[in-house]
Amino acid sequence: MESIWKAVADDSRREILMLLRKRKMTPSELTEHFHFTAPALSSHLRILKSADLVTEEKLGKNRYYSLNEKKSLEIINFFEKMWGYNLNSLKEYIENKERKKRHE
Amino acid sequence: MESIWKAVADDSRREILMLLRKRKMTPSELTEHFHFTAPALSSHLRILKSADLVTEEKLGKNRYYSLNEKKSLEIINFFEKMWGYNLNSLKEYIENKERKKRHE
DNA sequence: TAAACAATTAAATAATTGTTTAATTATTAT
DNA sequence: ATAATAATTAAACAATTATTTAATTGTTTA
Repeated sequence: MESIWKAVADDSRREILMLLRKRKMTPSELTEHFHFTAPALSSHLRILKSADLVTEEKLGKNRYYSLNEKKSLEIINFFEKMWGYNLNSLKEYIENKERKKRHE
Repeated sequence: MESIWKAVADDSRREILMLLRKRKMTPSELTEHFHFTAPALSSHLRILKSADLVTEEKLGKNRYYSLNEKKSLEIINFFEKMWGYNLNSLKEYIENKERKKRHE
């Protein structure tokens, strides 16, 4: 089990997560967005999978990778612990974002 | 300017942040909590400082390090973007924490 | 001014990480 | 069966990172 922190430390891996945000994708599709080779991508996916940030689905000769959304809380939880007394301002921040969204 | 992601990827550095949560501390004080040497700690502090996660204050021959709280939002912001549609459940989660705190 | 203290920087090294090319496994289509 | 496709694993390598010991800088105290 790889550390979630090491997993999100890499720029490419965070980009992968952002790409998977919209829909599940195969390694071939993902590779098109990057400048490195398929094995490099495969290695990144293995790390994300091992950190439980993505899940893998086999369908014929393809594999589909998708986000495991629950995992975000582990990181947020760290910051919550660290700045625990600051929950109100985080809530405020989130509510501001929501208000903005509603008005656009 | 070091990446905040690389900065928090290291276990020791996250521990340092947790220690600084209660009060500002000098490198000497911090060193007692770890099994590595002063130069190693100094190097971690340099990385945290460069990622703008801690600030440094010189007082005589001591230096005091303290948390820069604002920076948490940058990481939370990533997760907010990634799981943007999930804001309500995050808000709910935070509110639950607060309710629990109030009742203990 | 010299000795002691707090902390950093420098140089060296071991371990880890991201990447490549080549080889391998598994599945589908002809 | 054979060829083609999707993806992985293996082996090798370059770059980065965490750490150590030794040397250095700056500040206080005797």
